[in-house]
Amino acid sequence: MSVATSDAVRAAAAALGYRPNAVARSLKTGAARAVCLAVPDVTNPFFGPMLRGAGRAAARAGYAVALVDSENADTWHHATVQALRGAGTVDGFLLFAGSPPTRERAAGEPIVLIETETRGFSSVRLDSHRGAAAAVEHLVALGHTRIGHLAADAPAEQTFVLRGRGRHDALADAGLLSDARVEASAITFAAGREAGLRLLADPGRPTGVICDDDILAGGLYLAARELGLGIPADLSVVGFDDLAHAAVLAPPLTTVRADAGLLGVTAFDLLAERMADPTGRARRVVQPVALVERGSTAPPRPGDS
Amino acid sequence: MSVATSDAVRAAAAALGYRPNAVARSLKTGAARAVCLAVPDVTNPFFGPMLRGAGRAAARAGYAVALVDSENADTWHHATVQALRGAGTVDGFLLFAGSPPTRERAAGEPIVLIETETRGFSSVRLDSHRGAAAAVEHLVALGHTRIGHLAADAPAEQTFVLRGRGRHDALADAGLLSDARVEASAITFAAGREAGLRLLADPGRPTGVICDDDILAGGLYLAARELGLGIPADLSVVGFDDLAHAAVLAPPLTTVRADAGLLGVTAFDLLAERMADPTGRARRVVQPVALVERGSTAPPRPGDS
DNA sequence: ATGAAAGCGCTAACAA
DNA sequence: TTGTTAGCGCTTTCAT
Repeated sequence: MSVATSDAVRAAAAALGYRPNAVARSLKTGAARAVCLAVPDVTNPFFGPMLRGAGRAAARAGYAVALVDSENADTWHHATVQALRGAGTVDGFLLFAGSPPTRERAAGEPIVLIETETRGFSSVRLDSHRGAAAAVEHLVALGHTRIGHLAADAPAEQTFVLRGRGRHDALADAGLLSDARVEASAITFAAGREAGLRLLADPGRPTGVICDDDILAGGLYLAARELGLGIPADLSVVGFDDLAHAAVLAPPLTTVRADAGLLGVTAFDLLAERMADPTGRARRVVQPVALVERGSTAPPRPGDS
Repeated sequence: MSVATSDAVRAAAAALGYRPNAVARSLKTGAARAVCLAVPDVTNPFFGPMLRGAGRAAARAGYAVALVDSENADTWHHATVQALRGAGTVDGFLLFAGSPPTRERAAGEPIVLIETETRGFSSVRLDSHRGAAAAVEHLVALGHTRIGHLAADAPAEQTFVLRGRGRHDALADAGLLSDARVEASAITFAAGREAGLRLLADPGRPTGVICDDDILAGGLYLAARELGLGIPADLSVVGFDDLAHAAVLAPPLTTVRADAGLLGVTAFDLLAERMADPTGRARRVVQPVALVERGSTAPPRPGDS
């Protein structure tokens, strides 16, 4: 067939508004060219960049990504996967945190885990242990001895146990473990404020606090303001994630930067690998994080350490 | 067939791990039970709640929603719709802002517009005119006469022209039009800060500023802080949207609250209506907004109005 | 090189 | 009521 003919056909097709039916194609080929990304809370600004990263990587490979918001209901997370599995609408899953599926239930399904790790699955996660440790080391270097922890109220999430352990280990190294206090909170400004109020209640309160998340840190700012405590004069705070709002807090928040976009890209690439070779070995990647020092940390008041 | 038999079959199906293939079903029935929601910037925290609202409404009706991030590229927005149209993967579209498709190109496709309106399409939008007017009326009531506007750099977006007109009309009503100054900015803290610096540059600067968006307002806080201007002592600011971070700014931001979640719910419901009856009349709904007064607005300094 | 036909897994219409 | 069959729109294989 000549090039001219083919062009003519193409033009005619365009003129008639012909579009290949992707559903029919999927049925025939068994591939949907789409993946599902399940997150626990679309409302958390951490996920915007992550979704964008995953979306870009997917687009590059000719895939679409469908976002599922499990609204913090772990069962939902699984229900969705269950519903979509084998239905042919997606070719694989990107699962953010939540309890990982058991190996057998996931049999044969390409799945990559984000911010969790389990045997048999490919995964990407942040080096949260290191991040949290770096945060307390920073406070220790400034001279703080009473270091508190505003923790996420999600003891089952690996990423948060890692942060807890990072704090614990760094504190132990510094011989400061006994003076640590921790309060747990849901990840909202309001809940963070309340937990912050508890953490800062009495005079023996910490002079430095590391937070599992910048949202919690925002809540702590609220609590400190209410108690008339200046940051960083009376209280040093370090966050985690480096969300957009970290820079707009007063003072700007010292935090542990996590590259959410890269997390998304890497997760998709890992999934592409699995989809291409379902029998291959699972891979685990750990992504570095970095402390970025801004204005919310300083040495404690002379008499106050 | 007896109930017992049917149960037995069901049990057997479950045991064998049978799941109906949704793709085959879609091909047969011509319905994908999914809709596409296209937004210009997933990274903007406004969309989290909106997506959640749309997702909930969709789930209730047995639909899934696929999120598409057009990354502020209007052409992309259209490319996506184009790509998905007729492909059978989605049954309808929820389009956030961007230039609306022409009537003929959208022929027969169920589409609802969010934050835009055009003939022939169902749509939901905020009453942004009223919101912006309420914001300036609030400043006028406090005694401000030099009222500035930190505008979104998106002159083509209906929602922002509405805000501009709301400000304009309210200012005209108060006879304060001549003293108005406006600066445009991309919707990021960094860009907002720069535009804010321009707005506050010289001594004839506004004593009150309304912002098209809370992110812009955050940028303005940065600019004011840099210039040593106290909020609200030297500068009153009012935002728009009531994003989560509004409450964590210091001082907490007076802003125009928009219910993003409801926007999502309404948009989906409108779409469901269109999908059920494609020939029906298009409907336009306008959603009220409300000024919420917090700490960022106060009367101007005595000598300064 | 081109064309015909089978079939992916369902559902809906029809026959028995 | 129960069972059978055609066909959704593609891709792929096979025969011409």
